[in-house]
Amino acid sequence: MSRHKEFDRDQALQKAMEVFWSRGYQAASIGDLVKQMGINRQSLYDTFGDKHALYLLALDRYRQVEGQRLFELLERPGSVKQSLRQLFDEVVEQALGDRERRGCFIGNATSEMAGHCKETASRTCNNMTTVEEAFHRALLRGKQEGEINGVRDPRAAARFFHCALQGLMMMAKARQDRKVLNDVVKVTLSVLD
Amino acid sequence: MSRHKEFDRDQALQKAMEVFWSRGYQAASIGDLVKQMGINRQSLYDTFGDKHALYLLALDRYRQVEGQRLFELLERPGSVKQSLRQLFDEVVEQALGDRERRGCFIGNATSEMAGHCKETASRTCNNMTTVEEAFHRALLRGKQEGEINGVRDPRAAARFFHCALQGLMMMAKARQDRKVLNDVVKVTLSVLD
DNA sequence: CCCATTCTTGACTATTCGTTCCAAAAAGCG
DNA sequence: CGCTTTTTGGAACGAATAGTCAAGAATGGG
Repeated sequence: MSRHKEFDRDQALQKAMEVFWSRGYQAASIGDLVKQMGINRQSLYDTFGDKHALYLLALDRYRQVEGQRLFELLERPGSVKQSLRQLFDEVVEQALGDRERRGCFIGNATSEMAGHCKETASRTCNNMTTVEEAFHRALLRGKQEGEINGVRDPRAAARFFHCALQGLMMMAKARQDRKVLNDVVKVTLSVLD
Repeated sequence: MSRHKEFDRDQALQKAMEVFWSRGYQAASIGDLVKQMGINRQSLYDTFGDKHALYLLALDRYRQVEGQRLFELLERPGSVKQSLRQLFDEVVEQALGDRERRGCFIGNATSEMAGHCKETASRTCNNMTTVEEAFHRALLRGKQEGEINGVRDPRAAARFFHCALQGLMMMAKARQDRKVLNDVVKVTLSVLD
């Protein structure tokens, strides 16, 4: 039939995601993307459409990967409290280890784009409900198993935990201070008791 | 000596702040700024330096105004719990009423700039400690006056409240849903009991 | 009134942006 | 091997960008 692509689509998309993640939409130029993705300009347009479409694909990829990670951690059998603690501790560790201070791609997208771009807005909104559901299921299980007693309204608590998670990642971007972040996690998890 | 400026510096800076607040740094063009500020291009450069300097001035203005509001509310004599509830309720109301979904300018600046711009980073970091201090003082007073009993570590709680505040404003940007935000506020304030 | 100083104006520059065009290269099929 | 189809590379496009320049207009001191 014809010639094959010389690059791996998923690998290129991964690179694009990293660029958008660390620079945001506006500050990431096509030149940056082409260079980091290791593909040609025209190939980028042929394969992914335009810059905006590529951004949405990168955002979707991030959502899928991070959503998977969150889902697996919270659905893991055993102590829900322990899973939640691990989740927040991992976020702190990741934030402290990221010298680029990229924060959360979804949070960045919400901040930069959600107010002006419908497609981004629908994705970040969709993500909120997904994460909320994951927390909700975990909290329900914790209550059923008698582990969690301090939570009266699991739905509200789920929303609260998502808020705390987003706030934590934003704070880490402003001040990479382990003590501060640990304090936040400590108080956040105290609502379970 | 010479001719006077035809425009009011503070008023122009206020307009610039609104532009940067709603569009961010990159997406706000000098053309936008000139139009919204109602002044001439050259006057902008003569008075404020360049785009980046103007951004920092706008950010400082926002910090000063919002900081003042927060400070006054939390230093107000009387119930600290009530002040905190009012603070969070007002944030919810403001977020729901903002059809542009601008969110928090400081949060936006943190997300967009803190990772790449030292000047912005130092400002957002500075802001974090200021807000933390305001919460801390209020919580200490609440404890002294015997109103707040659920808080063991006021420093950690202060950091937590700031985190919740930032998270709340970010969530509101993703999903303008009164019920969701009220749930978050409800659980957040529950750590006081 | 006149001159020095400052502010205003809009044209201008040089660069960078996202995107497209076109020719050359490569690969499968007969 | 040749022919078709697709990818690739780089040049080129117009629009938009941040910032500058020079000339004119206004102001206040002498």
